[in-house]
Amino acid sequence: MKNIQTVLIEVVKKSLLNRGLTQVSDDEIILDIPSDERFGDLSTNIALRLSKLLKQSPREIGLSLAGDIKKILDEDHLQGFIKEIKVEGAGFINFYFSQEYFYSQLKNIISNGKEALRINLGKNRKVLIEFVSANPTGSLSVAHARQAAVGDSLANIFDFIGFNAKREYYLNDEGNQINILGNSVDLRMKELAGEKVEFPENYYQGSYIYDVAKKAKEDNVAKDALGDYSGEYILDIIKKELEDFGVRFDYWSSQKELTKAGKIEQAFESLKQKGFLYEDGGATWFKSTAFGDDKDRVVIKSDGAYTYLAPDIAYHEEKYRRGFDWLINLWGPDHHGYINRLKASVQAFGHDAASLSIVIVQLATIFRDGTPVQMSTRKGQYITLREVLDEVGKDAARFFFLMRRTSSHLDFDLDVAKKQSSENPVFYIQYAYARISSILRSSQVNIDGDVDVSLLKEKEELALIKKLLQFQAILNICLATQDPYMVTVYLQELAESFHKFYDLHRVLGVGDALTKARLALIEGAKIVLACGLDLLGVSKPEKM
RNA sequence: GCGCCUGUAGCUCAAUUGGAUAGAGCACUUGCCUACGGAGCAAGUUGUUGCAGGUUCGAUUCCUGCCAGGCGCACCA
Repeated sequence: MKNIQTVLIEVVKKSLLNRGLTQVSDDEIILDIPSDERFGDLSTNIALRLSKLLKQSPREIGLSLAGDIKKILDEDHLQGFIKEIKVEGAGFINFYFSQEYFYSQLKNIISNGKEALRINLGKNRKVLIEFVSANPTGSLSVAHARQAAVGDSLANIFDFIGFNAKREYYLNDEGNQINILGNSVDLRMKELAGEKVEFPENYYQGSYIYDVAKKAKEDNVAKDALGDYSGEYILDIIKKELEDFGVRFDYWSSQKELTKAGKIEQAFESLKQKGFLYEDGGATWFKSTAFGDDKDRVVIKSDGAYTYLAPDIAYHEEKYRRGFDWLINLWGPDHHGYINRLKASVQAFGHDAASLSIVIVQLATIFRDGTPVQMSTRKGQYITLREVLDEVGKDAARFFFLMRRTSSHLDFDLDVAKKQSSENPVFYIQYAYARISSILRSSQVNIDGDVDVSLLKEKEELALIKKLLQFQAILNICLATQDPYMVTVYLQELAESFHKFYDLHRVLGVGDALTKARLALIEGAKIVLACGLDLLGVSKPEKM
């Protein structure tokens, strides 16, 4: 069944074409859910937009367009789903759906389950979402944790709306950081052996370095192999942390292997041929200014070593070669200055700048007892994903990291995340789910084909159905913003609609026909809640 | 100095990406349990959207300037 929103957009477009208004592009026809339900179920501002072009008042245009639209709806036999079309306010055309429409959609959800909620927006496009990608030099921090939650949920959502999404972790497993890691472990080994050592400030200070050192000693690791050895040791820890957080990557991409396969030279050869590399002062520069960067960037230093950008250029070209046509990278805010040069590099290879999206994931501040928990990465004192997991559990952790717009700072209150009350949105939503499950368990009635959902006439019942049907619009926003956070807002609203209904109306013992109808309603709510929670990676408890 | 982000109710945040009377939660006050899970529901109070201009039928949203806070500005990674 086609989404009514898409159908109506086509109808509006048709009405414009009938008047020869071909200059209006598809994305200018917008159908919104009005903020106030007095303004209908869907609304378009097209008459206001056309006012200038047509030199007519928006109301006049609205009235005449509304007339055309009614005719088209008659021809297309869609009249049954639209109760009314009104021109209101400055000239908004507002569509009011019939109850039959809502009932038919509810039945659709109950008979097809989750599948009824799918929309194919992605057309199976291959999208690669790269996130976390932390150096294997220590446990994951809360900053990585937020990226992990956002990236994983985003991939879930993209898969659900018809993309072919893959999760990728880029492993910076060679170079300076790994050398420093190896040296740090080496020093700690000496220290454990009783030697007096001077431990430099830029070395890794965390106590876990001692653990690595002990293990390395047992395994008799040679000094020049310590970097790789320690990297692998710590990577295992990271993998376990991510697994416990419910995040599973499709690919672990290694920089070491990229280098070994000669991909950097290959990429540079190609850039050279295109004329985007030049030498100056003994260094090799990438002409990123050709694509809007502030200045050109060094890729090979005068001492012959690559800069950080060099493998990244090759790595991203490699992503395209692997067949992905949309790349999404989640980065911390400290990398925003890096966006232009990387975008320049993909353009240098002939890719559209829009095919690489960089999502900046802002930091989270952890609060305990009402005060921010101080952190200092240098001293190795930072809150880890592991600590948050141990303290509040996977469900609350994932939900809380997603609860604000990804581009906004986030205050994560550990005390609230642990609470089992309506103050804690995770429990509020899960409680709705558990309540529904409980009713369904105690019901003796089967919901079969002959449910008469048109018995659902109460205000709270209709409000709940309407809320269910907004789910797809929310997924649309997630796609447009590349941000899963709207799902968290929506689920809270959905849970609220259910709790309100529950409080005023009984499901069981109100007569077979009505009980059946209400069971169908809460079954529908359960399906949508389940779907939303799955996308966020939060569990769905039948009992709490 | 340059660039990016943020500034909305006492606090934490929304506002469907330019729409109609700027809304929720927390906190505070007051009601609702012999029935499906009260871990819930209902009612009440809270605003110069940092400031000043501009564009528009319409601005919290876009543009310019200023103020305040955060972050970033390497032949580091």
